[in-house]
Amino acid sequence: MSEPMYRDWILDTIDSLRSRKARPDLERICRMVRRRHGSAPEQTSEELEKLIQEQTVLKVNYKGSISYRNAAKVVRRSRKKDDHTTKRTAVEEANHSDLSNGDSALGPLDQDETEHLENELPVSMETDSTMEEEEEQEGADEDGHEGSSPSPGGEDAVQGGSGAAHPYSAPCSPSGSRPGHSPVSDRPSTCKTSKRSSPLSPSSPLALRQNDCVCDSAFCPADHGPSGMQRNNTGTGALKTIVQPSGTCPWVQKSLVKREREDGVRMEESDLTSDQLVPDGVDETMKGSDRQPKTLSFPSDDCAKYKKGMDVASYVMAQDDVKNDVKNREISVKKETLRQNLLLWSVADVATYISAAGFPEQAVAFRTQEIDGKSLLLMQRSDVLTGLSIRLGPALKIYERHVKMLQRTHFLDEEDDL
DNA sequence: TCATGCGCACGTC
DNA sequence: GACGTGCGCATGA
Repeated sequence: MSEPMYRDWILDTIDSLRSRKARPDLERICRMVRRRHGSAPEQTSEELEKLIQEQTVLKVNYKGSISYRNAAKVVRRSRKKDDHTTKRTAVEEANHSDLSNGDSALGPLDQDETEHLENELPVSMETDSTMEEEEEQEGADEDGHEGSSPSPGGEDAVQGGSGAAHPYSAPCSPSGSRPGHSPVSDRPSTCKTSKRSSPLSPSSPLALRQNDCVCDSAFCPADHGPSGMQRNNTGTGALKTIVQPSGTCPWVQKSLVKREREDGVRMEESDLTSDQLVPDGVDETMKGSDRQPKTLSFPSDDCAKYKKGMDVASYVMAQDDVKNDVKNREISVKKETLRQNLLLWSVADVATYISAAGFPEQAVAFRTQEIDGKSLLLMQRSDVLTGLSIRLGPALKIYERHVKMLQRTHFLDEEDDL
């Protein structure tokens, strides 16, 4: 995750450059950020890469040169076509502002978005010679970044070895090509092939997401950029996504899937009990941490169902849980002693619990919002994710791993008592 | 020298 | 025709 500060700086810079009709390219962005904020170009470049991976910024090839786009604005433009999209724009803008903590780019790029863009923009990454040269130069940076750079590396680690291990990565790089590494002439066909290679129906939201992922720029940057804009061009106003942000971050992809599921497939959540929706990745580790059996015993069918759609939260948590195993153990003991009195938990108790769970920073938010045991029981996912003004990552973990678990445990206990 | 503003051309829808 | 984009030039600090 890039620094929010840098995100603002860079987005402001891009907007500023655009407003004065200057191409928002790396050089200008770095220069302006340095001038305005004194940030080193290298740092700016690095942060920019992160933003690209977060989909907050889109890197595109426009008229033969690299440009950077404010993803949110790109989205809005592409939505102006009909009433349906217009109506959604407001929501997206709201989402965007709500998610201005760095996940902003994810909001706008929902399924419709992706679908639209994907339809509109060839999933290719062909470049002209100009771009190729630029890519060659930036390539070192990007290659390092997307492949083994330490910067997104932290996230990569969370991504579970992202590249190689990612299920979608395989079809992603049939040629293992990268811009500048393969003949330009190869790209169109390669990309088309890649796009078609999706096992899912093109109309399937998941297919779209997976396509994004399949062409994960981290593994196959040349293969597409659904969320970004690409216009198959040969340097005449065509727009091509150079780095597919969504793709560079598998977990972002998962996040997108999650969002989309929340929007369109939310019924799953309503159809299933909260138990059934507990991320198996979490519970898998919970098993090893003295979790109460009842909190783990949900229908295997649903468990399997959930596994298929394992979202970013569970994915991340699965990674983190290994580290937090010991911590979870301690927490579970505390839970055991306190859960019966959950309704009696004070604000301080809740804050202490959250803090002990490894989220001291977020515990403050719980305290600030005066979340006591009763409130905790009433909290919904959105409350945790957005109502506390805490970062999405911790929020997801807190909700999936703790809030939901506590609620489930509490209500199951109540059922038992009946 | 550098940042900024903007006319204009081009491409897309 | 509206809109997005950015080149190229003029202007000001």
